Amino acid sequence: MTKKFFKSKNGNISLPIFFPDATRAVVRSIDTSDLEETKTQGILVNTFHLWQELGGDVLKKFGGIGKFMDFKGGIISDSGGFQVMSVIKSGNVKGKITDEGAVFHPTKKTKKILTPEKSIEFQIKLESDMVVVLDDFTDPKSNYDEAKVSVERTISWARRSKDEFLKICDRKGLGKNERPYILGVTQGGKYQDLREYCTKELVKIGFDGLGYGGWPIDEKGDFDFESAKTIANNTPEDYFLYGLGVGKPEEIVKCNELGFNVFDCVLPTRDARHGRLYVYDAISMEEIDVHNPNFYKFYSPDKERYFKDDSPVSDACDCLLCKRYSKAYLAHLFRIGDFTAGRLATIHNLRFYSILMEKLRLTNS
RNA sequence: GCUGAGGUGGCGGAGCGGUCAAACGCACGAGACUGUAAAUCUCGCGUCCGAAAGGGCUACUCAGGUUCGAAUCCUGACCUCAGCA
Repeated sequence: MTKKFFKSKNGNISLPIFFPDATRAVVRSIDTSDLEETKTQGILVNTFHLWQELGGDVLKKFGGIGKFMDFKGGIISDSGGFQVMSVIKSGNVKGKITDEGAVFHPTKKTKKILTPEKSIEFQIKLESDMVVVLDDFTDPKSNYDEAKVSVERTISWARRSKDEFLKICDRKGLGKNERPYILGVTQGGKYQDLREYCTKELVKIGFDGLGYGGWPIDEKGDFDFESAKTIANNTPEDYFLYGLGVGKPEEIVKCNELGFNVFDCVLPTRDARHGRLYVYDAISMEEIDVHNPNFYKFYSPDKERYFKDDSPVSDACDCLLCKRYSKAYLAHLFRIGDFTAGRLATIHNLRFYSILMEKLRLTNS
C-alpha cells in the first residue's frame, strides 16, 4: 500500500509534503504565524544545531520542539549527518568521522561526539514526527572505494540507530501508533550498485521510509535522477521516499513522479532572502500547471524597472505579499535592506512551494 | 568685494608628474544558491571592436602653457564652499 498520509501529532497531512528548513527551530526571517500564513504544513529541524544550541532541558520543559515554537504542523528532525559533512568535511570546524560517530571540536578545548545513538535520543527529545538516522555523507568527489566506506558506515549506523530507537520507545512505553516515524538514509553517491546495495540493506533493517541522501547535483548542476530511481525501485511500496534537500520545483515534480513524497530544501527560504522569488507563469491559481516544462520563472524584486510598478509580484498567488503589496514597495524594502523584505519574500516563496504540493496532490489523486 | 579651501566617473571619495580608464564605498546590471555555520557570495560597470586574450578612441570644470610624459606643475576663466566685510 502506498502511503497516503504523513501522520503528525496534530493530524494527518496529505502527501506529497514539502517541509522547509527551520534548522534552529525557526524558518529564517519569519515566525510561526507567518509560517502558518503560507499554508506550510510542516518543518525540518536539525539535531546537530539544536543539540548544541538549545539542549535537552528546554525541550523537556516545553514538551518538544513543536510546543516550544508553538507550531502545530508536522515536524521532521534531521540527524546531523549533513552538518557533519558541511561543517567537518569542509574544514570549518575541526573534527573527524570514526566508526563510533562524528567527533568534533567546537572550540580548542572542547570535544563533542555525535553518535547514531545520541542523535536518535536527542530527536526523541525533540518530539518530532519523523526521526532520521545519522548517516555518513558520501562526498560527491568520492571514488568508488571511498563511497563504499561511507555506505558501509551508513548501514552500520542505521542498524545502531534502529536498535536505539526501539530501546527508547520500549523504555518510554510508546506503542506502535505512538512512535515517530524512523527514516533510513541511503548513500553511495552516483554509483548505482552501491545505492541499490545500501537501499536493500536498510530495508532489511526496517524503516518507515528511506531518504535519498548525499549530494544529488553533479558538477554541471544537473540533478541525479538515476540514483532517485534506483532507490525508489528497491524500496517497498509502503515506505516514505524522502528527497533530502530536494530541491528545485521541477526536481520535486520529477521525483514525485518517481514515487518520492517527502521533501525539504533551503532553496525557497534562502533564495527569498537573496532576492529570488518564484513566480508561477499563470494569471490565476486555477491556471497553474506544474507539469508544463516552464511552469514558473524567477523574479528579482530589487530592479530599477520595478521602482514605480504598482502591480503585485504574482497574480496567481494569494500570499501576504501578493495580496497586499506592490512590486514597487517590495523593491523599496529590498533596497533599504529592511528585514521585512526577506520576510515577505520568504512568505511568498513558501506559499509557492505549498501551492506546488497542493497541485501535486491533485494530480496524484 | 576681500581672504582661505576646492572643482575627479550616476553619486560620495582616493590619487597629487609616468605602473590611471582612475583605489574604496554607494547606486546600477548580470549570475550563483539544493538534508542552511550564506539577509551571503561572484562578476560587470567611459566608449568602440572582439568569444576571449587583447586592442582602438575619448576622459579627471573650461581654455592655454611647461614636460619625452599631466587628473597630478604653471597661468587665466568660470563655478562651489567657509570666514571677514
